[in-house]
Amino acid sequence: MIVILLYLRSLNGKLMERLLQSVKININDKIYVKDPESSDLGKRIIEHSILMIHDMGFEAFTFKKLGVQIGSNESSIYRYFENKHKLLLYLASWYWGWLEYQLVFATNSIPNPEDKLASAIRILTRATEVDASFSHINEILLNKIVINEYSKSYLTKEVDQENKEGYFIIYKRLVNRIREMIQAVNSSYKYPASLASSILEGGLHQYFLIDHFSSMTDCNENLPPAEFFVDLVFKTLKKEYNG
Amino acid sequence: MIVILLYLRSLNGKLMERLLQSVKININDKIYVKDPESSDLGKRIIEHSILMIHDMGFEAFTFKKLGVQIGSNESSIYRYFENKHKLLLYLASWYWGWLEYQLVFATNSIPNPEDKLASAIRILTRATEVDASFSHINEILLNKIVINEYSKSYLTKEVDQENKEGYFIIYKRLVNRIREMIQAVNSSYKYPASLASSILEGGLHQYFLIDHFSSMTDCNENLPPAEFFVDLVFKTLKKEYNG
DNA sequence: CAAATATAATAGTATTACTATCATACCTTA
DNA sequence: TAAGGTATGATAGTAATACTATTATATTTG
Repeated sequence: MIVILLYLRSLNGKLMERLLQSVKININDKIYVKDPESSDLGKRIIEHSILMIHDMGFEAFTFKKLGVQIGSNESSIYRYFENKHKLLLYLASWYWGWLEYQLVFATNSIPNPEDKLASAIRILTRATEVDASFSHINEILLNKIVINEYSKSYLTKEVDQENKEGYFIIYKRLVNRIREMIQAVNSSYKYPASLASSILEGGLHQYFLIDHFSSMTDCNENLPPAEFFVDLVFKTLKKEYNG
Repeated sequence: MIVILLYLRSLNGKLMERLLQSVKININDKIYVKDPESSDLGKRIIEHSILMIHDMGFEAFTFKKLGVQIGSNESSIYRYFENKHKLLLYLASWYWGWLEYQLVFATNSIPNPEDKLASAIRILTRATEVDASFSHINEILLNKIVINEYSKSYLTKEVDQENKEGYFIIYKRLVNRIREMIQAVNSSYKYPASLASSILEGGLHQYFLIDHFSSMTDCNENLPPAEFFVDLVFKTLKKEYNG
């Protein structure tokens, strides 16, 4: 493991992509009825649900429409996911798991806590710009789906039950990783968890504002949210950072 | 107007409540078909929709159920609101308008920019704890509805059209007021709008985390989100604040 | 080749989110 | 007080949604 991580230290973009392709993101198996990675139909469900939710939005998306699109049957899709809510939980978990891999790989070998935190913030709040071509998954569109729909996956009456069943575990682990990095930079800071959750959730929100409410943000194509958050975090932790 | 505002400077809680009761919050009349404030049925629709959305969540809430609850007819409710999405927009606008009044009244007469900003942050990120008894509107429950449902009002495919029609104008005005206060404290800060939107949106989110994902926040009953945000903002603006 | 498994086809149900029409009650005002 | 307008209620109906159930047909595997 150590050998691999030392090796990864110098991975460039292309190598990283290939490595990510060979990694299977581990998702709580209570989220699905049958693992969509286990069959061709399952992969087509994932592939086209991403395209369709991005196109028409989560509300208008239905299993019936998805069935028509992939030339399959509504009832067959129900054998993979109980309902579209669970499918959204699956897509979100996949996305956060994918981000987590990038985070761990990119920051694991950085010894300096400030460099590590800055790098983490940039990875977590950057726009997904390359389709790493995880075969059937379009990460660029999935990133946009998470921006527009992720909140709906937890703003429900069932959230406590679903949390207990572990449906949000990857997201929580991600927040915890940032919290630890924040504490490594400033162990006396009082709000490391709140700051960590604000980075992830606020990152999504700033992208939404750029697209729909530009008067409520200073970010744009030339001034990405990542820079706002790096500035915010390091000023808050009272550490100058000129990285 | 100036006389009134000077007078308000020393308003205590009770007086404030009474004053708020006499103010009609101005909501874009495209949001409703018929003004619910204009009739008894309209007020019952608002009153019980707040109770029911709080109880069962926005997804399970329907006009049919509301009709049964208030002893009225589904079709009569449609004469006030096109659909439940518009009703949510109405409730949210009312809430933000109500908060805006509190903000303006409480901060207008504060001359010192730091005091003003700190006071604003506290007002905007505190939990609603007293029911000011705006007759039929329960502000405590409405605050909880906004925490749990507000994002759903703009995370839609219709957001740009609805924004054009002015459905989010009160919220945007609120964010703009904070932005101006931030700039008054530090005119060279690069991200006043992003910081302002983060306070409002992040404030709601931290309350959600307290209730459902306590591991992702440091806030709780003894350490309210307001303190996290005051600390965050003043450190970011590089001004010590000991108020 | 038989058995198990996956998928497809079809049908059916309760609910949702409306729209339309008509009846009735009440309130005003000439 | 009669006539007309407005608000609400009652009823019916529609298309779509979100499923469940059953049976049929492929496909894979042992």
